[in-house]
Amino acid sequence: MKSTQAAQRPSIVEIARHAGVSPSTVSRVFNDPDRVQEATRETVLRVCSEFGYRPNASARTLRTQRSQVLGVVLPTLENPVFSECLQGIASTTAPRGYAIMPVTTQYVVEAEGNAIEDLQAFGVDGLILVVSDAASSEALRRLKNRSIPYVLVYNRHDSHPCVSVAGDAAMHDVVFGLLERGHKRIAMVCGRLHASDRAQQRYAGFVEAMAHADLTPYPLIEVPFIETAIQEIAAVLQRNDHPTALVCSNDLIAIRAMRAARQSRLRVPEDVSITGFDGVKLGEDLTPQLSTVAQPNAEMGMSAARWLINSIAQQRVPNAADSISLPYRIRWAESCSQAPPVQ
Amino acid sequence: MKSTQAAQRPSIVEIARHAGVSPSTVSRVFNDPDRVQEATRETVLRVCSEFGYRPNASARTLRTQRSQVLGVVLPTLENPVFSECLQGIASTTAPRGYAIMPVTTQYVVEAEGNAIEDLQAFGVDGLILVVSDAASSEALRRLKNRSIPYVLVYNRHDSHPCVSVAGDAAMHDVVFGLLERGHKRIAMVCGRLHASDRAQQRYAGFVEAMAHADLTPYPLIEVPFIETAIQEIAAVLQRNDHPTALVCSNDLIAIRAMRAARQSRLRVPEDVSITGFDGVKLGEDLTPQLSTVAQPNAEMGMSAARWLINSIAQQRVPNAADSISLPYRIRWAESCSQAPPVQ
DNA sequence: CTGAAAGCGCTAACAC
DNA sequence: GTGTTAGCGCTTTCAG
Repeated sequence: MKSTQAAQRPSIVEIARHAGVSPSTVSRVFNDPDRVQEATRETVLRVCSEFGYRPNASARTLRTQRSQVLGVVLPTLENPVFSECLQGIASTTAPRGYAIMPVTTQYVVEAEGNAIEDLQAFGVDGLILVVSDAASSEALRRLKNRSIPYVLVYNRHDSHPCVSVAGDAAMHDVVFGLLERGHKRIAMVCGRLHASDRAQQRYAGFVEAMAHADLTPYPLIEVPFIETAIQEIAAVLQRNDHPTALVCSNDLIAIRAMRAARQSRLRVPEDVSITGFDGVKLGEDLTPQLSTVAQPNAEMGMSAARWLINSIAQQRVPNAADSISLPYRIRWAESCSQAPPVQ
Repeated sequence: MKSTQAAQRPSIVEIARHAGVSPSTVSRVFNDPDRVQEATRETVLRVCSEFGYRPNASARTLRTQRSQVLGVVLPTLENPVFSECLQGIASTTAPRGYAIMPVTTQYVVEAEGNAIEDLQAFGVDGLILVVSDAASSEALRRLKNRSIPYVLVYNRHDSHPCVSVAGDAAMHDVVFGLLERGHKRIAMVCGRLHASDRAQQRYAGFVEAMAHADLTPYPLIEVPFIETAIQEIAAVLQRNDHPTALVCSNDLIAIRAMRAARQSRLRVPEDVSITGFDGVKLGEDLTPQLSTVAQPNAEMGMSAARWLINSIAQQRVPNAADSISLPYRIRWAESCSQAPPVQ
C-alpha cells in the first residue's frame, strides 16, 4: 500500500474565493440557481468543474437535517426476491438524488431492531423494510412512535404503511387452479413458518382454499434448513400416496422441490405438479418453467421508494391507511399439469 | 398521511447537561471510554439510553472527515453473482461499523463514472467496484489519481487493486475437462463481449485451450439480449452439426442454454453438455445440476471489504501489487457427461 | 441579486 | 479526569 495524498476536496469557501463571490452565492448556485444572475452562475459553475467541486454531503446534512439517504432493511440478498426488490428501490432512488443503505438481517428478529437503530444513527431520512413478522415486531412498534417515515414491503399489517401483495388470495387461486386440473392430493411446503408472516399468510390461503373444496391437505411440510430441504421433500414424495401437487411458499423452495421430485424418480409435471411463489425472474428460464405467483418485485420496491420520498418531501410520514396492494399474476407454466389418473 | 411530530433526536449538549458533565465527556464516553471515570461513564450512559441518544453521524463525519460508509458500484443486483457478493460485503462491513451504499450501473459505462462521483459527494470513505472494463475505464483512471481508497472485485488489472479469480485459467480447465470427456465440437456462448472484461478473459481462456488442443471452436455465440438468448442458442443447437458442448460465460446464460437445448429436443447432458461460470448458489439446486466454475462470490466481497477497511484504518490506499486472486473450483455436475458417440 | 454572520452536532487540542 | 474552545462545510436568515 502506498500512503494517501492530501488532494482534499475543495470547500465552498475556496470556490467562492476563486470565483470572486461569497460562499452564499455558490450555495445558491446549487440550491436555488434562479436566484443568482446568469453570468455569476456560469462563473461559479466553471470554477466548480475546474476544481471538481461537489458540496460536502455531511455538512449539508448537518445544516439541513436531511441526508438524502434511505435505509433499507431486508432479510437477505441471497433470495432473488429481495435483490430484485432492492434493485427496484435503487433504480427509483438514484435519479431522485437519494442514496440507499441496505442492511440484511438474515431472518433474525433482533437484527431488525439493531438495523433500524444503526440506520437512524447514520441519519437516514426514511426506512424501507421487510421484517419477519410485522404483527409481533417490537422494533416496528418503536419505530411507529418515532417521527421517521418508513414503509414496509411484502409485509402487510393494518397499522403500518405497507406495499404488498395479497398472499392469501393468491394462494387460494393457486389451489383452485390445481383443483381445476384435477388435483386432490395437495401438500404445501414452506420454510420456518414462524419466521415469516408472508409464509403464514400464504399458508392460511392454502388451508382456507382446501377447506373450501372439502379437501384434507397433507400435513404441512416445513423445511427449516435449505441444506436438508431436498431430502425432506423427497421423503414425502417417495410415499405411495404421495401428493400429486406440491404448493411451495416461495420459488427457492419450489426449485428444490423440483429437484426432490427428480431424485424420487417422479416427473414434473406428469407425476407431480409444483408451484412456487414470488415470481423470481429465473423461474421463467427453468425447465420445466416454474408455475408461480408472480409478484412485481421490482415494482414493489419502486412503489415503496416513491411513496417514501414523496412523504419526506411533504414532511409527512406514510399513513397505514394508504397502504398499497399490488396485483399478482399467476403464471401457469410447465411445472404444472393435469393430475395423473388415480392408480 | 399524518404530519410528522417534532421528537428531535437529542444532541450531545443536552445529554451533557442532563448528566451534569461537559459535551467532551459525553463524546469521550463513546470514542475513548477508558479515559473517563467509571462512575461518570455510567451516569452518561444511563442518560443516553434514557433519551435514546445516538451521536449524529453527519456531525461526526464533518468533524472527523470519516463517514464510516463504503460505496459499492456494481452492474446489477439481478444477477445473483453480484447480489451474493454484495451480501458478502454487507456481512463484513456491518460488524465493523461500516455502512454500505450500493449503486447499480446496468452495465452502462458512463453510469460508472457518475456513480463514483455521486458516492464521493456522499462522502464515502472508500469504494468497492465492479466495472465493465477495467482497462479502458476513464472513471477508474480518474479514481486512481484521487486519494480515495478503492478495490475492484471480479475485474483484474495490473494497475488496480483487485480481488478476482483467474477466469482464463478456469475456462481453460473447463475446456480440458470437456476434452477429457470426449467433446470436440465445443461452442462458447456469451453476452455482449465488449461490455465485460470478465467475459473477454473467459473467452480468451476458451480460445487458448481450444488452440492448445488443435481444435477449431464454433464461432462465438454472442447473445446481446436476454429476451432472445434462448432462441439464438436454440438456432445453433438445431443445426445438424451442432456442438456437443456449450461453454457459457456465466451461469445465467448457461441456464438459458439448458432451456434452449430442451426446446431443441436435445437432452442435457446426453446430447449436449453445458457449463456455466460464476457458481451462483441456485445452480446446485437445478436439475440437471449446473456444471460451473464456482467462484467464492460472497468471499470475494468479504475479502474486498476487509482489505478496504484495513487500508482505511491505516490511512493508506490499497496497492495494486497486493491484489488478491481467489481460488476457483470447477464443479462438474449433471449438466455435463461424455460426448455422445459420433453419428 | 449578493454578502455577512450564525449555527447545525460533534471532536480534538489545549487548558486546568 | 474533565472542561473550554474552535472549527469541520454548509445553508439560511437578515441586511443591503
